[in-house]
Amino acid sequence: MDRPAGTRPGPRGHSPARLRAQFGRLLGMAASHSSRLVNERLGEVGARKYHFALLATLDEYGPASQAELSDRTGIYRSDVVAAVNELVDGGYAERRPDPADRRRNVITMTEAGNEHLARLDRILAGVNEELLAPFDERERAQLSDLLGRFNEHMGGEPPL
Amino acid sequence: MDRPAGTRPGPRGHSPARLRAQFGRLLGMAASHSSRLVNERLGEVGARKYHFALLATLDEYGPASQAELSDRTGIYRSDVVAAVNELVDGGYAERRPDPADRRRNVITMTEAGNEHLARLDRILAGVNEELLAPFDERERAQLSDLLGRFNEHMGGEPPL
DNA sequence: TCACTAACGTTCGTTGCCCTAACGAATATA
DNA sequence: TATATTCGTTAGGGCAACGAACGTTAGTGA
Repeated sequence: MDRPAGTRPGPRGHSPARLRAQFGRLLGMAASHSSRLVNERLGEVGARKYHFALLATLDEYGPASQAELSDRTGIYRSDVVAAVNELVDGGYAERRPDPADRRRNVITMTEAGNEHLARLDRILAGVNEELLAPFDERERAQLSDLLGRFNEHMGGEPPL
Repeated sequence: MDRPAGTRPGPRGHSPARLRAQFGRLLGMAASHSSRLVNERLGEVGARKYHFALLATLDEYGPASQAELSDRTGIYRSDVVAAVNELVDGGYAERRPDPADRRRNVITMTEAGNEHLARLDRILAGVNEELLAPFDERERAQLSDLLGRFNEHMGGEPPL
């Protein structure tokens, strides 16, 4: 039986112990699962991670230049361009030249953007629940603590 | 100061709380750090994750067809083609038609492949140590347990 | 005032990983 | 024998992460 179209692969039997053992792989697997789910859910409303990151940043800090958005989200400036384009195309944000510094654009969230962000927030909260379903409160706290410390150890927050 | 070429971005200040809070993001960040390190280190010897996965599988199960490799590693068959090409080009594996079933190729690890695998093993062990540096034994066990259960909950092992 | 430097937005391109579709050749099954 | 399935392969799309280069604008120091 060939793999039916649309079916993910993944070890049928058991994968080599050497693969299983690597911590990096454990992390990679978890992240793979997680981001698959996130992308699926966000994709259903035509969004992706970058959109959420940018909108959440705009919501929290107010209008900002693209460089500021890049610094705050960790998204590369070149990628901010594209993502902002998409937000603008969707009517979720506006891009205007900064009169005070004509090198810059000022990105502002629109009302539709606000609603969109709320929607994405709900979606991600659901995903979060789904991801953490098997864990009780104590374990969730443990996991957050460990991952938080891990990230700190690895030199702060990475891109996106 | 523009970002010097070659410098990663990443929030200079603090990123929005909303971003920090998402478990998915926590995971994503961790995985991002981890895979960056893995890729860097493997890249130094011209390797990548797929190479290790395939070689480790060949080592553990012996010669196999590409379909078997795909099943065991979770790498898509189309990607197995490319990765095996690279291993063959590097002299780490051989691809021969299977006389018993002429649809198949038999992939065999060479002696150089064995040495290469040992090298990758060492590299990844080092990376593992580096990643887990901030944690004591108890915490490492916790993390492995939690991530393991997480992955199980998410439906077994994902594609590599 | 005139360089020079730095920041900003943008375009273009690359790589890795994930994933799908389709095809010819070979084999298995009905 | 007719049909279905498997295998390797090619081609391609999508997203995230990343770098190089460029024109434009602003600040800084001589």
